[in-house]
Amino acid sequence: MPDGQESIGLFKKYLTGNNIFRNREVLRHSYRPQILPHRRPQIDQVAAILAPSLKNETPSNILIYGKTGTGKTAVVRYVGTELENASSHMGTLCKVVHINCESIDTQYRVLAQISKGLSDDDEIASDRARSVIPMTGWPTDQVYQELKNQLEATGGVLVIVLDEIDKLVKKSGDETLYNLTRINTDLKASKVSMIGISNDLSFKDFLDPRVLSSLSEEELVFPPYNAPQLCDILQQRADIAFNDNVLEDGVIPLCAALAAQEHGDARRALDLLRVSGEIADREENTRVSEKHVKKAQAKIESDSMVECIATLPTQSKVVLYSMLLLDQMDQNIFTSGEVGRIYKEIAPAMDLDVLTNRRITDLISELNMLGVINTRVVSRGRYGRTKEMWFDSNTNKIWDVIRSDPRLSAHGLDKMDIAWVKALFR
DNA sequence: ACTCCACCGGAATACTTGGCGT
DNA sequence: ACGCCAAGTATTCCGGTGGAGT
Repeated sequence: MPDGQESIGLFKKYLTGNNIFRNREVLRHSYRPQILPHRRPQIDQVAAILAPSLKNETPSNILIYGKTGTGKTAVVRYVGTELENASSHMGTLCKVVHINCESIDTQYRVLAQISKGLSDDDEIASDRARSVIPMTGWPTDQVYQELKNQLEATGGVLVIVLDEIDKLVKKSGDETLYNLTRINTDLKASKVSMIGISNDLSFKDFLDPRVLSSLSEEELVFPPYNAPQLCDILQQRADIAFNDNVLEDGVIPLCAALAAQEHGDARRALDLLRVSGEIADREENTRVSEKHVKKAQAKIESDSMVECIATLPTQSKVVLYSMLLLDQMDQNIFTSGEVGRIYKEIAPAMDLDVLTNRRITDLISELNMLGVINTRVVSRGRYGRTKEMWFDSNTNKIWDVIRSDPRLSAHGLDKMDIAWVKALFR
């Protein structure tokens, strides 16, 4: 058993080598800054709509759209806590419950979560009316009844924030929303208002028109950030996150520019900055330079590529493997016909169903869609029409991922090497 | 039990240009 | 020299099937 000295020594160099970060947590998605740059108009709009609740009136329901990383959740959370603060100063009762529908995605769990949020930090209720809805078991209408009782018992205005509401609608339909929009008619002493947050504009199509009109009494659209705005956001966080003078001048503008040409996604920009810092830190540099940002960009891209390939269905991986083999041979460009021929040799050796060409071309275009390969249809006159494809990033990572798939490697994938392919073509 | 969706293959049709017939 | 043909898939349309969810 190693003594304490040795155990500490193992980690020591990683702990002391930290010249870059002062507080890395600030760069994470979960961090909520005190100030939200360039979102003043949105904050004011939301505040204006919610303001009536301080006079114990029901605010309009709001539907908020915007791409990922445009500050929707941050703005709503910010206004929400401000509203709760203001209400406690003014002696009115306003409460905000935030629900992320990505994880809470059934009607039952949404209701239970609302109920839980109601009684959570409410000291008055916790004394007597802490009737907690069990995580499962009750019929839905009983849950509704219980929720109404709780609302009536506490009174005041409740604002329900349904984050990623499109996920909820997709998974369990609009029944939940329908019920929630109607709940006000059954309440006397209390009022309920809803805020829906979505990054998918098309989710309205799945909604009952009545629900939609009720839910979207007010609609807000959050525009993406442009590069200068992203600069401000990054600068604000970098001041806290990094030690003084470790960022070279071009770093933040470059992160902002790269993220802006993507989607104006602030999360993406923060990731870029954080990973840049991590790389510089690991390389034991004292400053973060644009070089590190470039590396960070490549790393993030390659990580998502690896992630993407790893989750591919087995058949797609076999198709991809066929292409890798072709790529290893002299030709960097290959046709769907060649891929198909190799695939048809590999697949049976893997105990897999052999798909037809029809299906393979689908998988190929899917791979193209995902950006793993590039394709181009060409007509070769007498020699027919085909699709050419090629890799444009280096294939080592892809090799690694494919080889690490247990179902493939179990069948001796590595036996099918280049010589094997060449023999195939005779 | 029933619906929905992802996956699959067959048949028909589309596409394009090098080669071949004239 | 000119124009039509044919190769070889791509692409579209559609219908079947098994499994997951309700």
